[in-house]
Amino acid sequence: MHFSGQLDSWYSAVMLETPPRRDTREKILEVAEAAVLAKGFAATSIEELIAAVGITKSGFFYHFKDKGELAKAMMLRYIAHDSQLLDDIFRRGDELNDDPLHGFLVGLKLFAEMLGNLPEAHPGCLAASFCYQDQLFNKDIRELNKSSVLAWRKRFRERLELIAQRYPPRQDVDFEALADMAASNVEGGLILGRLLQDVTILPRQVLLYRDLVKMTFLPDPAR
Amino acid sequence: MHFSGQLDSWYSAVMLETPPRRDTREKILEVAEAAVLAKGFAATSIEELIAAVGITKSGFFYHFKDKGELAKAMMLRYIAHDSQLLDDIFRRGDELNDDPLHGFLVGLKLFAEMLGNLPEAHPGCLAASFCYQDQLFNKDIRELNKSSVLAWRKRFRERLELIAQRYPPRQDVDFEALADMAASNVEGGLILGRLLQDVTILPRQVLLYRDLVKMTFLPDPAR
DNA sequence: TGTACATCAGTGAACGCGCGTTCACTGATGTAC
DNA sequence: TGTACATCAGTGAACGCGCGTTCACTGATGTAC
Repeated sequence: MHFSGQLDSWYSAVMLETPPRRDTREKILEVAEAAVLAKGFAATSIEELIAAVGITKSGFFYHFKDKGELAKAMMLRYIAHDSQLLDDIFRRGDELNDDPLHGFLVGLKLFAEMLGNLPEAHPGCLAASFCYQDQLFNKDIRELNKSSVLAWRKRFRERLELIAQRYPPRQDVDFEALADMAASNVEGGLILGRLLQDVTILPRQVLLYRDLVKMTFLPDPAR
Repeated sequence: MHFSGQLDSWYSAVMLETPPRRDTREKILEVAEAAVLAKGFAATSIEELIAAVGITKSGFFYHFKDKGELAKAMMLRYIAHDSQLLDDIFRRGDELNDDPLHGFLVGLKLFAEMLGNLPEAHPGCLAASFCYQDQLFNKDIRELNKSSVLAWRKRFRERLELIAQRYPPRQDVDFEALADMAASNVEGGLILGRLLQDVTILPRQVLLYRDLVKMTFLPDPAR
């Protein structure tokens, strides 16, 4: 998951070697993401986007041949930002600690911290938004969205298996489910955080997930 | 969370002492829920609802003064079904076991089982759907939605505190977060299940949550 | 028991507005020779 | 160095369709006396 707005200038410097003339397109995508997370895709009109960006409707259609192509571009952008963000956070976790378990636990702590300091009032996940409107989109976009979840699964599953080599866990751990819970937990935390308008919920959920991972691989010292 | 379609005849017998002439209204709400979970509220047209139910547009406006009132009625219906479902499941868990922890664990197992046997291909949660479109709704509806999450929090928090009296947990457990995780975990599991089109994801997430609760209160016998 | 009236659960036709999309056009910048 | 042409990044006006909403009306059932 990436969280709109946050670190965007950093991203555009690192990820996109964007020729300056694509600024408008990027701006459309940025505004569109915020609008879609607030009202959904169908209720987000091209009219409001161009008003916010300051171009005409025809200008919009120069960049996207139709509204569906906007959706696809939004998803692609979101996925790229998302994976970049996770790479970055967990790389830093590993830099601080070269044991796979403890590096992961540090990464999760950094992750929780970052989620607690998001500048937006109500962060959200575009994948979740799209999944509750998926009849609006073509197979292309649905596949993209699916792949974004599978990327999370792969990322966390590989890490968990690496950890399991050094810390043989209790019997019968469902690694796939535990890997999926990383994404699931963030999705759920975002929803609760939005509904209750409480930004502390999401980071605390991530820390609970961290506890679960810890308890799964480490004997509890308190017992 | 309630899951549209499932057990509906049972519900309408138990919960609603519905005079038969309100059948049409109920049918509209039922059809609307499925449509909204598939495409979102804005993209769900009154036209398609009346086509599915078999009335005219004016018939619709006899039951709901405008589209916003439909949304509110959907939310109310959803919340009622939802709490009824949870009451039922966890009451049965406690009937099978009068220890608060083990009754809860049985309830969670029953819950996971039920979620694995839902008749729908892609179950979803109306609260989650609405929260990603909340700019469409008035404060009334947003408050309703908020209250539905608070009901989950209260329900699970009370249970966890009851358990803690008999099973003093490790230090520093965030009970509120652990209570919220019940809802969060279901929300996340629903999203992943939808995105990957895999109905096993949700029940497995619930069982992982069950593991977390168990490990929090019970010393691990394997260690 | 019959009649008058009220309510319930709708029908049918019309409305205006906003939306996504199209099309012919344009002025500034880049490239070939 | 100048000229011809191509591409980029848009503009402006018009379109038709579908949507939510309104309004006057109706036939069947329920209730009062």
